[in-house]
Amino acid sequence: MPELPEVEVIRQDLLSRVVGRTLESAKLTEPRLTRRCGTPASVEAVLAGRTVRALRRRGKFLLFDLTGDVTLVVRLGMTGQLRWAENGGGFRPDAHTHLQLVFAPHGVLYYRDIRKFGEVFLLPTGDVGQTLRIGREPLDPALRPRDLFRLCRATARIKSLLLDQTVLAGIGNIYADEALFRAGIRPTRRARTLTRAEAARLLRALRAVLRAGIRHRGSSISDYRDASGSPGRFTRFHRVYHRHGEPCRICGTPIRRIQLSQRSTHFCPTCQH
DNA sequence: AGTACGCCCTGGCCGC
DNA sequence: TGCGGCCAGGGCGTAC
Repeated sequence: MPELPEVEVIRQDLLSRVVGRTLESAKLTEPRLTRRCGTPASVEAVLAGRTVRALRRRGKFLLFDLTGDVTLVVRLGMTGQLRWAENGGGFRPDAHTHLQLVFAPHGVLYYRDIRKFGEVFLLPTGDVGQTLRIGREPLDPALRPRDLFRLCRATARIKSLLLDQTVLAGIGNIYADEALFRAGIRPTRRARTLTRAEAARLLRALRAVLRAGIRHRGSSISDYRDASGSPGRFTRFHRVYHRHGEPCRICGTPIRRIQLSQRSTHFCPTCQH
C-alpha cells in the first residue's frame, strides 16, 4: 500500500527518466482508471505530444506537470504500481496493466493496478492546489510542533486524525501505527487529549519514520514495488505493523491488534499511553 | 462536525 | 485438487 515514502521513492526513481522528455503517446485500457475525468480516448488525446516539465509529490499523489499547463495526477490506491521499462527491456505489461505512457525513444512508463482502487486524472496545473483537498506535508519544515498541536484540537481518535488526508497528507495505516508507537501514544487516544509535548513528540516520530521509510525504499507488505520492480526494505524495521502477537521490541509485551475506523491497528499496550 | 458503514476490486488464504 | 467464503484496506458516498 503506497503511502508518502513509497510514492516519494517512485518519484525519485522516475525523475531522471521522464523529466524533460516528451510523451509520444498514451494508451489507456481500463475506463475505471480515468473515472474522474472522462473517457480513455479523451485523456490519451490530451497527453500525446506533451513534455514533462516537473514531477512532484503531494501527499500520496504523484503530479506530472506537463507543457501546456496540464498536470497528470496519479493516485496509486492500494495496489497501484508505476513501472519503468527501458527500451526493449524490463517490465512486460500484463492483464493488470491499464496505462502506458510512451517516452520514445527512451522507454515506456506503465501503470499497473490489480485491485483498481487507484486513479489517474488531468487538471490545469494552476488548479492542483485547490482541487486536491489535502492537508499539510508532514516533512515540510514550515510545519511546526504547535501547528500539529492545533490540528489535534478534535474529538477524533489520534490515529483517525493521522489518516485524514485533509489534515496531514500522505500518512496511511503503516506509518500511522509506527509513528504512534515511536511517540509512545495509544492510537485510541482522543486527539484533543494530547499535550503539547506529546504533539511535538508525535511530529518528531512521524518525520523519523517517514524518512526511514524513504531511506529503506518503502514498505512492501504485499504489492508495493518501486519503479524498477524491487520491493522496499523498510518492512523489516516495523515495530508494530503486522506484528500482532509478537513481542514488543522494547518491553516484550505481545503487540495487540484492534479495529479502529475500519482499519487494523497495531500497538504495544505497555509502551503506548 | 463526528462517526459508522458499505462499496469498489482481486489475490491469497483457510477450511472442508 | 478444487472451491466457496472471507479478508485486506484508501477514499468516497451516504446515512444518522
